[in-house]
Amino acid sequence: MAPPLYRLVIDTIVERIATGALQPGAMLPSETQLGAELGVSQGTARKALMELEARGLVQRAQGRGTFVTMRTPESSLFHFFRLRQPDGSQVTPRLEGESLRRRRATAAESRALHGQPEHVFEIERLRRLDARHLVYEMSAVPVPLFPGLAERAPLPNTLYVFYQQAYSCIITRADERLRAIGATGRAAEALELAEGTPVMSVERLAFDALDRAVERRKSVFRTDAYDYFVSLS
Amino acid sequence: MAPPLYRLVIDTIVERIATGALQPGAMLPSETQLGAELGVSQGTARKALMELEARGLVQRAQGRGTFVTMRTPESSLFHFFRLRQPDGSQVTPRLEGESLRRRRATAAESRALHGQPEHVFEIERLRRLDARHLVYEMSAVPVPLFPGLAERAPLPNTLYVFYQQAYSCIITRADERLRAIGATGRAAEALELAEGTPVMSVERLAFDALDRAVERRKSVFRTDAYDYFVSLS
DNA sequence: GAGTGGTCTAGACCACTTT
DNA sequence: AAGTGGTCTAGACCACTCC
Repeated sequence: MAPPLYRLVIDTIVERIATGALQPGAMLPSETQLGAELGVSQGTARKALMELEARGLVQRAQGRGTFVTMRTPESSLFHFFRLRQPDGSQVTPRLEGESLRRRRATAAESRALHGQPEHVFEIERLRRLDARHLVYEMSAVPVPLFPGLAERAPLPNTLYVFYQQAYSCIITRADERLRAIGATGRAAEALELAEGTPVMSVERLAFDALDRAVERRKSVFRTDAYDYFVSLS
Repeated sequence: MAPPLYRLVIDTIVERIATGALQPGAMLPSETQLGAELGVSQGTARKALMELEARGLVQRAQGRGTFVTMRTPESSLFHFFRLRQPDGSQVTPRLEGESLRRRRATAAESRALHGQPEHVFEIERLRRLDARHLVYEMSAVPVPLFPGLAERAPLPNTLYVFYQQAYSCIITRADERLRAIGATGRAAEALELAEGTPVMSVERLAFDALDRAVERRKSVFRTDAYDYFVSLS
């Protein structure tokens, strides 16, 4: 089966974004130009651009044009940091501590991540809001996909903005597994909680524009004052 | 601003589904017929049907036609019961106990639910998998939207299938707030857990095809052997 | 005013399902 | 063979943004 023409258009644009040929914030060709360039009609180019917008890779605005999505700290937090005030309003935690190192991937990490990497960069972080410690996070990313990451410490507050700006790697979606557990060991210590205090354990696998699993993150949240907010559809 | 024509088509179909004029599983008119009936082109009717499919209200299949989504226990569990095996496979719990009564709505329920109802039906349920108690659920639905619900006990295993079949009320999405808490009181007793054992508290607000908040559900999950699985995008 | 995306049309052909 | 949705085109006009 020959793939439909709009698929070819989509793949072309995705590739340009993933290779950095189209930078974050850059304006794409108009529907008409893109169609002419790739030998399809304006309507077909349009269909491809609409699909890319639905995936979150580009943003379109009537009268302005189509632009490669630029993650800002705000949009990144809104999409991927799910803790909310009881009234539903966003919270913006501060970064408190960070440690970064290169190490061998665990078996589970190697299995889950793209390219079955032997080594990962581990980014350990602690975030607080006001006087309270909120989250303990441990992210692992494949060394081959993020060359030289260790030399860039300290990393900015929002990792997904950094991945995009430094590596043209746009996180588009993530799967999460949640559990209620009793705080233990390093997490309990970091969050300054008694062992056994109920906390939310979140195991996240994040995917990029090419649908590759590029980050595995284990977080431990305090949910005594905030809610973990999700939408099902 | 005049609404676009495809919006009128969408609203027409949504209304027919919500009133029961189009029953679950019923076949819709073809793109051409629908366009002729409503005085728009086939392409505009098509756009409306695509949008309705994206919302989950209809399902389309090449060569067969377009059909009103029929919730089955399987599809309902898959979409709205988020507990999964550690390997990601679905679990299908059994209904263990149920109690149903009419009572005054709490202030929070009245505020959250459509029509600010004074009274709700409360459906209390306990589910187990194999030997283990898994979930304690308490659902509240507005009395005005579900007339005569109390006389229909015992209710089937999956409430959302029942809402659709008995009341033409299709749940299309839900917002959830999650917390890790220590099990207390009735929930601890029902789940046969010691007080303080970490469990997942889930507060859900479910919306129908008209985007009305029609159910408020508080659940308590054991997550010692299973994961609560969510997707972010 | 020029350029962009948003809506809408009319028509064509293809791929698939059903009878 | 008939009927359905899926793809694709060419063209039109509108609404909006920016210069």
